[in-house]
Amino acid sequence: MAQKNPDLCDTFCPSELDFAAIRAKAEEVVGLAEVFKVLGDETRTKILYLLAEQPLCVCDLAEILEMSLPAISHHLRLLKAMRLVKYVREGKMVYYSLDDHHIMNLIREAQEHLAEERP
Amino acid sequence: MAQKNPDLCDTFCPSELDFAAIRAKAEEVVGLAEVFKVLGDETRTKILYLLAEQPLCVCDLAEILEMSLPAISHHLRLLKAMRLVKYVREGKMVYYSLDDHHIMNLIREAQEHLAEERP
DNA sequence: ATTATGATTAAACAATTGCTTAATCGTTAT
DNA sequence: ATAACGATTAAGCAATTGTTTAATCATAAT
Repeated sequence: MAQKNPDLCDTFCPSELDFAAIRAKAEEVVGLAEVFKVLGDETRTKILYLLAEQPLCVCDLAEILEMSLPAISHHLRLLKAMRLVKYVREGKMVYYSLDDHHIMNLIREAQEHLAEERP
Repeated sequence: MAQKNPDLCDTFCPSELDFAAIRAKAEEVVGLAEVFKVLGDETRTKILYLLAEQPLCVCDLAEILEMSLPAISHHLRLLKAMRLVKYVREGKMVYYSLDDHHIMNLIREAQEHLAEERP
């Protein structure tokens, strides 16, 4: 069988791996990165963390995080697209809150990882 | 008190929020985004997912994920910097494996989030 | 209706990220 | 020692991302 990639090794690991099967397994996590990508921004993790305590309007978030309204709005848009937050309109204000019970678990796990000291 | 940001609202939410306290709370998640950012790439989530099954050398990963050695090596470097993977050298090969028991929990939680249907 | 205010959207720019090619390092075999 | 091979590093480029400014939308008050 011809090598697609000329860069790859000629002699493979002796463990006789079933590359096709492993490749198939990798497909199981397709799409996951999108979720993590949304969490991969400090402003957004802060927003989620704060919304876990109480609903907040865009304006409050802008004030708390010391950022412009459009910037916050943009981040909320991404979080909404990932179904991580929801909102209710109350007059002129729009209140955002968490829309997923997994988020705090994710944040907690990540915090535990960070807290672990290296040997 | 003067508004730092001219963009922000004049009339705040009636809930009388303690912005200073909330701002302090947001600091609790500083650094978390870095972890999620590393997870926020499909190649890297696949690598982690596969390494949870068995250790693999750079070359195997390149073959499985159909990417160049430098590309894989680059991703492993990031994962290593975040202490998510470790490696052992065996002759010319370098075998990578997971270095954190939180990762699979993170992946599982994210999968559950994705699996949820919208109403 | 007009004005004011909170929120969103659009366009443009700067910074970051991921990949490629080429060069280099480390180990093994000749 | 030299050659071969797996892995890493470096430099350069293309694509993506986050922020800003300006314009627009939506609701409420005058």
